[in-house]
Amino acid sequence: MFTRYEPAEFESKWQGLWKEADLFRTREDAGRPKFYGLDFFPYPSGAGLSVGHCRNYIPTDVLCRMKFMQGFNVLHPMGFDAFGLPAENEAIKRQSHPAPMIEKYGENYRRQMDLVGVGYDWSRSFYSCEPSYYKWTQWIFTKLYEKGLAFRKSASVNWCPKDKTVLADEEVVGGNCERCGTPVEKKFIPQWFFRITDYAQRLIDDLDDLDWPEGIKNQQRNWIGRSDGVEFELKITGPGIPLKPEPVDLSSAEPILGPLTFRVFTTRIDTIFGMTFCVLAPEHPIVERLLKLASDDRRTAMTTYRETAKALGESQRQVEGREKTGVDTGFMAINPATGKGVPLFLADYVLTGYGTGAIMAVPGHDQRDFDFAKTLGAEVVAVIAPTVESESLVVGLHENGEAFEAKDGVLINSGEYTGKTVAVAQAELGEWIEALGIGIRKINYRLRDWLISRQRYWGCPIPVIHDADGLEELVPLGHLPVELPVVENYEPAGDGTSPLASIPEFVNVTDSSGRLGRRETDTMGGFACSSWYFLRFCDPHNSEAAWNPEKVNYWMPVDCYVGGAEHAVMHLLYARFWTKVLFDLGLVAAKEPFQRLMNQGQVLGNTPYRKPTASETLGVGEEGILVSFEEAATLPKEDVTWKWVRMSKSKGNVVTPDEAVAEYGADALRIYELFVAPFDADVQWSNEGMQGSVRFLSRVFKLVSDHAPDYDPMWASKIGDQVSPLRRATHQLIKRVTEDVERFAFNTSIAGFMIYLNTLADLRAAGELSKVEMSEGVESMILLLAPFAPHCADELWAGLGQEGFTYLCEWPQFVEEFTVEDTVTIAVQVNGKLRDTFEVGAGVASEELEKLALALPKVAVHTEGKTIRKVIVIPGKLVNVVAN
RNA sequence: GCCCGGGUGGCGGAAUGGUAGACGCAGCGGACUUAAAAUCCGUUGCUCGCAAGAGCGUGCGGGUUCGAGUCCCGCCCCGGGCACCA
Repeated sequence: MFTRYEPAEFESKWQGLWKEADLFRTREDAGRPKFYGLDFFPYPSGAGLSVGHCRNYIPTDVLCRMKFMQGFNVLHPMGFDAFGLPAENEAIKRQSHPAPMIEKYGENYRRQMDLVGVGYDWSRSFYSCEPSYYKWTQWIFTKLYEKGLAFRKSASVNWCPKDKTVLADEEVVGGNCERCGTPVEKKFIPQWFFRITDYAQRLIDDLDDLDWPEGIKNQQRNWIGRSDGVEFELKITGPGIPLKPEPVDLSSAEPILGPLTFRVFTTRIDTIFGMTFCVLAPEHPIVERLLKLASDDRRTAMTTYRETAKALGESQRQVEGREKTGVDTGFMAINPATGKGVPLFLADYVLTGYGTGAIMAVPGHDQRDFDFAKTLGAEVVAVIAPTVESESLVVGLHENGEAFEAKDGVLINSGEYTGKTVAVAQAELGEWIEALGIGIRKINYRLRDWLISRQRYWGCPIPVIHDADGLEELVPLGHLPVELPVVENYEPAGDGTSPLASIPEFVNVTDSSGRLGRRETDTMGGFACSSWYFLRFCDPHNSEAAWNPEKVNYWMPVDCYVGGAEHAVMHLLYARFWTKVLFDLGLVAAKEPFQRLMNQGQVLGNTPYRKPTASETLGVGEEGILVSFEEAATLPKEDVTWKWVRMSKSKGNVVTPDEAVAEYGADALRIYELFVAPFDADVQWSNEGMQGSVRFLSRVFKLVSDHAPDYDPMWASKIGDQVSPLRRATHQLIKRVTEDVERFAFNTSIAGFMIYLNTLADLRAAGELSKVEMSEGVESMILLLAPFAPHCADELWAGLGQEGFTYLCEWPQFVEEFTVEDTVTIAVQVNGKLRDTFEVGAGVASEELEKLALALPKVAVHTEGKTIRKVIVIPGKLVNVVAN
């Protein structure tokens, strides 16, 4: 056997043997617990995998391999997220069709995953663009439709003029297309939506029971954005508008007729006495009616303002630090608390899409309203202060240009509510407004419905027919899938229609009554496909149904889901939503798809930048001009700055697993990525670090080859229950590795192996090691190493003369009492400062420890001239002498 | 502005309120070698000291405690997310 790590000699051999033995085929043996380990569904890009991607797949593989050895039925599948814009754009660029292209890329991913020894069950793999898969994506669409959760409406939507498609809210970042950075435009066209807003509260509530990183849960809560407040009605008065005396029922959906009113939503009903004006969004529907009643010059001003706002577009209206603008309508709104009329403005800082599109403005206690009041010259009143007496403090703030937004003060200048705390006033004023009949307490969510349709070719067709009467019909299950036609030319038209619309053979269909209908030509965004793939993996080749419920209910939920934190909102929220809908339909038993979620850190590559020349300017946030490694080598040293940035093709700093495996071996790569930092931390790729893991594996080979001649496979029947330092080290290692893998502390697991090697070297230097105990040690170590370095483990296992694969062996068990040290080092402190230590047998009583400690000369030195007040003894740990 | 993370040696990082710096990288010294690489052994927080030892040390300032990297309060800095959401 090898006396050092020679990966080229055996890695591909074992990969071949695993494949031949179909080692990773999912087992569903009765009587075993199940474990479902899953990685995020990857889109296979043409660039292939980098060592950064491996940081996702290797840890999951370690956990799944351990679980299998522990006796679990393990489901560890992998497939490809093939539909969507990235694939289509790439195919257009290459002037090819996306289908064969994506398959080729997927095969390359698979080859690379096999290369690093990840144990996927490839028999369950699929591409989301296969008709046998998307048939069921369409089927789930029909289920959503039947429940009223999929619907079509005309909407002002985000339109990317470069990608020529609409985008979901989540795909718009800072007013630009997330993918290509083009400023997003607004378009008013019919679109398909999923009614995720119906599930807003459940999507918040059920986060509590998930074992997810708190940060991700928080991001989801923020995205859903629950606000508890009051929605109420305000009357408008002004030239020619009589006041409406009777209250209005807000809970009814009836449009309010007669005299003009509008509704506002506020989370700060406690500040209502400070409402000194109101603001309508320029698009607010009531503006049309106000225009008719307004005086000529007001009407002109309002119309102009509305046109300007429209021309600016959403993203420009929301740029940071933009000066507030608005126009006075000349009408008044009646403050229901004071009975006074306050000015009513039109201003684009009020958003159409949130709440009612109108607000009560309280400039004293809202910075935005304050800024507006300063610009337009509206009154500012202080109604909240830290105490009843401290009004001057709040007024001082106002003079300083700041609103007082605190929520822990008391009310002032608020009639009978003066002196009450904010919390009390919110409750009482909420009741008051409900009793008055002009409003209700209400919860608003920031979350909008999920825009799913895309005017693009490469996506799952929406299974709907518009019949001869223009009504929607679902394509029945028997006619699914609606197959994407294979065509030469699929480039987006850019006029808001899908390229499918220009394919008559696709568009023209007969409806259910045999008349000519028109097929829906939009496709679904890629997030639809990835919202249920984890269910399909449970029963991937079922042609009769999306899945067999028994299989899905056996495997679901995913026990451990691993992927990058960048999908914190979109994919994870959508998948949760679909799962809940399917749960409500009785189609799955799990109400949440992913019980435990883990986000791996990124791998950063050292990347050279140079200073810009006089004619070059840097973009926002850029610190230099990116240069290639070759160019950096030619520049003077002081002109190049190196930065650690995420590996990406565009940065030219990618290290591929192919390179790393060729140079160092797959197991060295695995060990490096697991050891170099905690799982969730970013790491800086380093060749020295890779050398370190090569050295570690070589030491393992050396140890095993040294002891192989003495190895006794029957050690278990001979070893008895004696504990020696060697045996203690072995059982400590088993305990450590087992527990650390469970908590994703792979770095300390590997430190455990290193400590074990060091301990063994020390013990060997100190004397002869028992062959039986050494057999236990070597065998356990190899099996423990199997999930981390599976090729090495199998090679070493064979080196011991064992048959078969470590994967099929039982995970070593530790005996807790064997792990306990028989002597302990007691720390001796005087007044909390370490002064000495001493060795003592484990389990020595506190009184004895105190006596031993007080007898130490160093304790005497530091307590000299002082009185001992107290002695604190922590058995097995420390003695602290308190003296003064 | 709001919400999350995170600040520990030259570097990556360990530490259920109980000996801070495990383990690794890099460095230094040594062995082997004609030499180098590889490997092995030793050493390495900082300051003072020949040494024994002492003092200081987990972003900063307070606090709780016999004892704080860890808990509490107030700041600073870095990374990420959200952001005119009323």
